[in-house]
Amino acid sequence: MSRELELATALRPVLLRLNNAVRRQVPSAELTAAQCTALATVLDHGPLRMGELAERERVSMPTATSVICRMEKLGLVQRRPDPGDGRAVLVELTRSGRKRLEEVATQRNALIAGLLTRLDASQRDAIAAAVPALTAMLALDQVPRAEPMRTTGSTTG
Amino acid sequence: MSRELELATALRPVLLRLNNAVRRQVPSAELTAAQCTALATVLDHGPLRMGELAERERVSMPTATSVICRMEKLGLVQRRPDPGDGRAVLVELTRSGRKRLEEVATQRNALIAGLLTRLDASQRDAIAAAVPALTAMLALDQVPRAEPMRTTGSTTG
DNA sequence: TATTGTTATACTCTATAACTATA
DNA sequence: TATAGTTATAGAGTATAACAATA
Repeated sequence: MSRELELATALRPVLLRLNNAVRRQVPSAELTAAQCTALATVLDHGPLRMGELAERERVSMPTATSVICRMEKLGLVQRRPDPGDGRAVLVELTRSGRKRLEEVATQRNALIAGLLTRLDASQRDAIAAAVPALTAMLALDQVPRAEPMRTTGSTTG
Repeated sequence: MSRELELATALRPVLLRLNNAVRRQVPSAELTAAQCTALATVLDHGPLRMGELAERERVSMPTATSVICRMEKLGLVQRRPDPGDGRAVLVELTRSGRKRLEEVATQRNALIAGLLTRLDASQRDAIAAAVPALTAMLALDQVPRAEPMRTTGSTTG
């Protein structure tokens, strides 16, 4: 087994379970997981066309439409026509959406910080040192897109 | 802002997005996300009572019942009465369920390994060094249970 | 004709409330 | 009466297929 595959085998369950733990312990009745990540994506890359959002979230366009519709009714995002293309729309955060996202992020960060506080300083250092590498790994995944998804879902976030 | 909170703020989005990327790019039509983590939990800690599974998965008992029912029909898990308590049931993996879980884990590990291969050696080292600390962090969040632990290596996730 | 987005339909995951059976 | 689990019901997220409007 390659060194990379060994590391992947050790890393994957940790990533997934940490993620689940954070999601499940901070239910955040005010924002579902799909809403939370969609909002974060629009914050980071908006204004976004519906197709771009779907691509970044790795969901189908009808799913993106559905999630955005709901959040538009909640006043968290707004849609406006794309001036350059009559078929397209541009999605962006409202002030309320931005505020809500910050609140949820704060709750979740506090949970993680609470766990970190209970580790040794050397353990915290190791995690801090890995963050740039994990970020680089994520960036590698950003590039190759384009393949439509077919499948059972994810619930993300 | 505390050092821990700063680190949490950097770490959280990376965890969430890496997880989404893995789940979304390995659609795994054969196993939904909820099925996958439930199966992994039963593998690691089973046989489990329905309530224990719900607690570990951080879902309601009706949700656990529903997910298990579906997987039972698919032949991935089986239910049997708890000999010590007539109200309770014990859930465990079938051979088929174990095999299916391993297949999905293999696919996902391969995806992560592929990304790791494209990093620098120093980045891989940083990630490898952080794995024990991340694992320790996860353990802090675990539900404590007075129950025999299986030794099967975790495949999970 | 091709692309962007929405509508129609169906399935899974999720929760709360009500119910059954056992302790 | 309390606990373990299931059933009933409802809402969100997801997908594919079919449709409308624009390029």
